[in-house]
Amino acid sequence: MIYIHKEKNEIFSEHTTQVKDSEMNIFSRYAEQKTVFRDKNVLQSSFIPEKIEHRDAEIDQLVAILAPILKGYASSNIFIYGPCGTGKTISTKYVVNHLNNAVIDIGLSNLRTIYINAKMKKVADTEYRLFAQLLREFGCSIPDSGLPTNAIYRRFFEEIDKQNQNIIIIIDEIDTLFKKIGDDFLYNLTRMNNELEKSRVSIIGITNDLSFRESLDQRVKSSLSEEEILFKPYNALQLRDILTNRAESGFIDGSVDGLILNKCAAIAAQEHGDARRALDLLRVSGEIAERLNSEKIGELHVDMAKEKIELDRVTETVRNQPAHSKLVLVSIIRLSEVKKQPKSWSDSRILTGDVFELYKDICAKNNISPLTQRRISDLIGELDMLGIITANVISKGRYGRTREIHITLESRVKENVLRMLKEKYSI
DNA sequence: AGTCCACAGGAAGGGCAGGCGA
DNA sequence: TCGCCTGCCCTTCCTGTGGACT
Repeated sequence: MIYIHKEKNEIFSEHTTQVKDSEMNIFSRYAEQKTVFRDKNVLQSSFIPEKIEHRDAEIDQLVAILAPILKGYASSNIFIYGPCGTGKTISTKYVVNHLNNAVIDIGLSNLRTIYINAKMKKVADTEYRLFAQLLREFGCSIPDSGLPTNAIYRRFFEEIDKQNQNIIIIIDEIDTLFKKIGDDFLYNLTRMNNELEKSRVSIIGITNDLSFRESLDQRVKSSLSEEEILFKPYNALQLRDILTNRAESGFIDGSVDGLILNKCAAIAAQEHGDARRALDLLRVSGEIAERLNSEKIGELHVDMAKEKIELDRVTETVRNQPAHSKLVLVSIIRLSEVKKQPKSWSDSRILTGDVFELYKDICAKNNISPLTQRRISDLIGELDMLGIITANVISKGRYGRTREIHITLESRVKENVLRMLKEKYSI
C-alpha cells in the first residue's frame, strides 16, 4: 500500500521506515552540494534571451516582412534556411513574441501564432498529423487516426475562417515533412488565403537543408519563397559573444572564465558554427564540474562534456531504434572489428551483402525471423541518416553496385553501444 | 562495344492496429 | 459490429546503374 502525506508531499509504504532525520536522506549530499549555476535555464538552447547576438540583419528583415500584420494585412510567406544552430528558430520566435506584444499594445487581438516542429515523431510527421496538430492548437479534439485526410483539411479551413484572424504558422524542419509526403501540403497551405473569407494565414517555413528549396515544385517554390532569409553559421568570435552573454546570467561569478568560453566556442565553430552545440557543451561542462564538487569549470570538464554529449546522443538514438535496426548496427560493428586486420584491401570494406549475411546469422542465433535484403538496405540508409554510420554507393565494376559502409563512432561509444545491445541479444 | 554483377531504390500492395460513424 | 479510414512496417517485383571484365 502506498500513502501520500498531503502536507509534506511524501510518498511512503506502510512497510518502510519514514525518513525523519535529514542526514539520512539519500539526497542530502546533493542538496548541500555547491553549485556553479545561477540560472541553468539561460543555458538551454531553447531559451529566448532579451537580445539575440549577431542576428540583427536577419531579425530586421523578418520584422520588415511581418510588419504589415500590424495594419491588419497578411504578411508574405517566408522561407528561412541555414545550417543547424544558426539561430533560425530562436530568432523567429523572438520576432513573433515581439509582434504579439506590439499587436496587444495597439489594441488588436486577432493575431494567432502556431509553432509546429515537423521532425517531432508521431506529432506532425505526416499530412494527417500536421493538420490534426494544427487543429489541436485551435482547441479541437482530433483522433490520432481514423478520419479521412480531406475531412481534416475541411475542418481546418472552417476552424481558421471562423473568426477574423491573422494567423502565422511556423513549420520548423519543414524539409522532413516534404521528404516524407511531398509538397502538396505546402501548396495547399500557401494558397489558403485564396479560399479564406475572414482570416489571413502566413507561413514561415524553417529548414536546415539548403538544397530543399530546389527540390520543390515551381508553384510551391514561388508561393512559399515570397521572401527568403539565409542564416549563416556563427564564427568562433560570435559564438564566444553568445556564450559570454549567457554565462553572465547562467553561472555564478567566477565559476567560468574566458578560457573555457573560448574552448567551447572553438569546438562548436569547428562543427559548422553551431550555437546550440556550444551552449550544450558549456551547460554539460557545468553539470560535470558541479557533480565533481568543483567550484569552477576546468578544461577537463569541457573534454568530459564533449565525450558525454556524443555518448548520450548515440546511446539514446540506438536505444530508440527498432530491433532489426539494432541487429543491423551490431552486424556493422562486428564486421568493422573483423575487418580491422584485412588480408587484402577489398577485405577491409564493409558492404551491404556482408552486413545482410551476418545479420541473418545473428537473427538465427536469437530466434528472430530476418527481414528481406530490400528492407535491410533501407535500414542501412536510416542509420546513415542518423549519423551513426556513413554508407556511400560505390560500383565494383562487374562485381556489382553496393554500398560501402563506415562506422563513424569512437571506440568508447562503440563499446558502450555493444554492451547495451548484449544485454538484450545474443551477439 | 557488349556483358555481367550485386546491389540501389522506386512502386505497388498486403497486413496490422487503432479510431470513427452509422 | 462493421465498413472505412489512417499510419506504419514490410515484402515482392521491377528497372536502373557504374565500371570491371571479355
